[in-house]
Amino acid sequence: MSYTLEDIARLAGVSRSTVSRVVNNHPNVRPAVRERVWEVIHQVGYQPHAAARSLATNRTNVIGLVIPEAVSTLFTDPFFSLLIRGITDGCYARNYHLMLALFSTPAQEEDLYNRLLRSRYLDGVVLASTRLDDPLVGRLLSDGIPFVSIGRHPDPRVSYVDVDNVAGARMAVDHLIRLGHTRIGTITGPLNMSAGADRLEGYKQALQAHHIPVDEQLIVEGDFTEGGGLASMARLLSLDPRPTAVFVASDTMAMGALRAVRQAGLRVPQDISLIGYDDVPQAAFLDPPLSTVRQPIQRLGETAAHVLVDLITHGQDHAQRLVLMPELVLRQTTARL
Amino acid sequence: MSYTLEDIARLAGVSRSTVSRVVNNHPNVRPAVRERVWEVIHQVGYQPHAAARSLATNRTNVIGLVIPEAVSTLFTDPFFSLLIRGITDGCYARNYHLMLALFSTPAQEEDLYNRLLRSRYLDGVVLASTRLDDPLVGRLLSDGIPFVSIGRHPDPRVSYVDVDNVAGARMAVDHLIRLGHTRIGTITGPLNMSAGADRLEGYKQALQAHHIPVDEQLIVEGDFTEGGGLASMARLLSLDPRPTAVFVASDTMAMGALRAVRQAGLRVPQDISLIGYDDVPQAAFLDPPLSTVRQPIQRLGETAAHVLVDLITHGQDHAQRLVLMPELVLRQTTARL
DNA sequence: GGTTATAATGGGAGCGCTCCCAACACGAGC
DNA sequence: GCTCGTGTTGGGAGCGCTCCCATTATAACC
Repeated sequence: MSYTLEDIARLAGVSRSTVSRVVNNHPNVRPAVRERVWEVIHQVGYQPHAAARSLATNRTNVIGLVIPEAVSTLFTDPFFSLLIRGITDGCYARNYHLMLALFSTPAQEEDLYNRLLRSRYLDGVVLASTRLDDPLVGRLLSDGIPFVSIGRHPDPRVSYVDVDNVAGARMAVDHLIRLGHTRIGTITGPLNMSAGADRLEGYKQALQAHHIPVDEQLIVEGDFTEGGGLASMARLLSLDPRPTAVFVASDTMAMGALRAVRQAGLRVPQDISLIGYDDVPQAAFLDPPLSTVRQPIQRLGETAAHVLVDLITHGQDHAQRLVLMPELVLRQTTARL
Repeated sequence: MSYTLEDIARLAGVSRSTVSRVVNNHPNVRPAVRERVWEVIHQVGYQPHAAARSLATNRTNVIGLVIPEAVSTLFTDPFFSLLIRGITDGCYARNYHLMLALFSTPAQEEDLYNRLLRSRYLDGVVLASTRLDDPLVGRLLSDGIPFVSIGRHPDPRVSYVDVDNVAGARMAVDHLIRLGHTRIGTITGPLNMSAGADRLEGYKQALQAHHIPVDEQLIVEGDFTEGGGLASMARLLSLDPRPTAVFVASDTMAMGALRAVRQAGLRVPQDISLIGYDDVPQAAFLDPPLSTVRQPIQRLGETAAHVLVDLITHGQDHAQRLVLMPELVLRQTTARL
């Protein structure tokens, strides 16, 4: 048994419209009346019916977090947990809720896109770590669905929130250079993701700034997974001469890399320095504790939620772009050559 | 610009009702008509308006995953990522969607409970890893909201899906005993969570079955976090004589424990055997690869979603209880004494 | 105290769907 | 050829809100 606006109106001796005005904080209600209505509302525990409201306003107050099929295998990475926590906090602060759209297969992506987006369950979506050429972007654009991308996107119509990956990578590699390393390898992320491409760009910029030639042999493309990090590191270690330091484009890959080093009978940081990226909670608990580039992941999610809600409420005439700054966190996997 | 039922009806030369019947797969529509209607629907890309449907049916086809404030700090544990993936898969298979309710603070929990549950955004809720005495359970029960708990709950009205934690722990400790260990410690989970309490119970049962006395000194309560695992392990290692094997009630804590062992200058498994619980994706990549008890976490989530949807559609007259079986995964952190 | 301007209130219409019931078509059966 | 019965179709009502507009109460001013 639950109450409707009309019930509250009757109980408070006013009209449906007045109760609606009270609930929605419209002015033009006499304070005495307002108070009496609130009293009744609290007493019976009235809550407006979300669907009825949506039907009338054409707003659901729900946004979605879309994790494209292409990156869904990365979902267990703590990056996503932190991102989700940030997004939910951002949502709650703006009276919004978060729906999850985790696409595991291309067929699911197709099916769910229609079911979820076109049926207006959602007012907008946060698009997580998409590939640069993901067709989802074009689709959202042409369907006119407000969205924010986590990570830079070249299309000028796309709003995004990102952390400066070029700068972050540059900071990490700069630091390795300051420690005397010159033969520095890197394990990149997938290069069709902006995070992957940008961190590689930062790596190259740092080397060039110090007039160290970029050696393509020292660049191995990884996939942001632990297993990928292990395999890529093994390849770098087989080089002769092997690198004395490696910039790994994610902490998760760095965990694999750490293991590859150990398997090869070498020590971090005595034989080889390692620096990761993300500063996930585990990083401080690795052995040895991982030096890394801290991304404000939670704030990234929170910001994305705010930007999206602004886009929804104030219209999306021009794209919003926000870039946060990363920060170097030095622990014990980096040492002087 | 988007179409309504009425638009489709006009375009197909039938009535609103007939289109509705087609969309909802009701019988009693002539095949020729049905086909013609589908054709129009596909051609213009019609999707029923979710809110309108909800208002008429009193169903949203959305369920929530509630992560109570009390366990929200554990959210970065890969356990939750896997659980979420399972739940979403279960939802999609049943034409449902998943909303996230991640409560970070008690105030948020209070506020969101009303906003989300009472306003009928959700048809039901999956309650994640709650404490045994969580007031949320009583509240959902008295509000008549269908829900499924992840993890056993004593109240006979509560439906739950669980993995047999007593059996899992027994398997792990049995194995340590078979390897010749008799001085076996354990780092438990929080004992006010069924997973924590049950795994401790399994530990005790295994010892008793082999007539090994339970030594309270060897039981340290942990909190399912990495840092907690490290601290608890340090305490066990300071014992004299120290245990030769430890059953750690989660892989995440085991990562911390592994590090504590290393900090103490000891080796796993030569000096001390370790066995974890969960088999999270990282477990195989630890150094050395972690022996553990595999929980079918994804299937747990999937099953929970199915049970919940059944509860929603077929009524919740009697509680559903399902218990899945764990499985021992032996890697390289356990060795003969 | 009468006239405006403005604030406060009530009620109708409509959002897009489902569900129910009435109406109709058509073949079967006598 | 009439009556059933079953299969098929259409339209009204209603889900619980918001929004607009008409109406009435109140304040402001000379």
